[in-house]
Amino acid sequence: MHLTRFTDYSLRVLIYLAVKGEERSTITEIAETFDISRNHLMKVVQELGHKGYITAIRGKNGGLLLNRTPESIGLGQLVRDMEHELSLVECFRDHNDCIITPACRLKPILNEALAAFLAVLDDYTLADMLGQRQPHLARLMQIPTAEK
Amino acid sequence: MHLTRFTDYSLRVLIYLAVKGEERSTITEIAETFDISRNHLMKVVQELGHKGYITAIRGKNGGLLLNRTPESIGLGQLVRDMEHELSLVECFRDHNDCIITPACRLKPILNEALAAFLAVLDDYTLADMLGQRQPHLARLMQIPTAEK
DNA sequence: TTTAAATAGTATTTTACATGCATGTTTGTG
DNA sequence: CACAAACATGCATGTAAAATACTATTTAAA
Repeated sequence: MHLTRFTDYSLRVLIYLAVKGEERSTITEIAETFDISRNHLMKVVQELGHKGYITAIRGKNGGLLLNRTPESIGLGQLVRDMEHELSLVECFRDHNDCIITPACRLKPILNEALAAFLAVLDDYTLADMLGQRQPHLARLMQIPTAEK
Repeated sequence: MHLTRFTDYSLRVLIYLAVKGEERSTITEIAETFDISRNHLMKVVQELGHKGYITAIRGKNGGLLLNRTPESIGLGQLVRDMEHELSLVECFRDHNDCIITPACRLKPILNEALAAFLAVLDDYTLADMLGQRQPHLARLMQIPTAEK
């Protein structure tokens, strides 16, 4: 059971932007910080933009900004938005060949478990991901601290 | 987020054996019933045997039997046993390059969510998967009903 | 001793995911 | 206006995990 890197990278982007604060960040900068594929990151950013989490400003001196406060970004919603396939087993999907589905209690049980999983994440926001640790995170990501 | 077919098939095998009851079932029979790869099913059965869920009897007239009562087979344990990789994101794995791990709260939060997921499954057993539906399941799997 | 079954190991194929590349579009700056 | 810096988009390719296939071996009943 895995989340995709897509979701993982989404979280990293949001953390980065939150720590960076007012200042714009670029995709290149984030890709280099985490040493991950710039191309892949572009698509992550694109979708984060479409879903309203961030604002992407084109053109020279463009970049990315958080579009919502860290407190308002729930992790449950984020996972639901970014993890495209939340179908745990075959009988969750459109194409299902399992012959016992009509009588099988597996799907409702797994649905309940999935709901519990997401409910925990609903208790946390991006702000909780930072907490007191913002300075430590800033150091790790080599973001010059805001106070200048 | 998916469970592997390996885990899915494990559940199907256990359901089949539970409905079949005292009588032995063969891998071929189960593979044909669900129209899935016999070869893949072999490995599932092998591991279910190693983990003590079922007994495999070799030789002519051999076959498979449940080794424990349906009531004693918890779904949480089954998923923990059969789903080899329960590492949700990179920072759960041995090889982790994410530079913010030391300050990042993601891992503990996801761990809590995973625990909630498994806790729900711990509330159910193989017996709950059958319930009153045993006759319906038997029909769907084309198992002649026990009373003869 | 033949046959039907599980067991085991290896190889191949599939597929979702990730990555790369080329090109387009937008926008600030000189 | 031209350029450069940034995101946007579509298509092609790579890759690793999972699934499947193949082949041989072991076991035990008839």
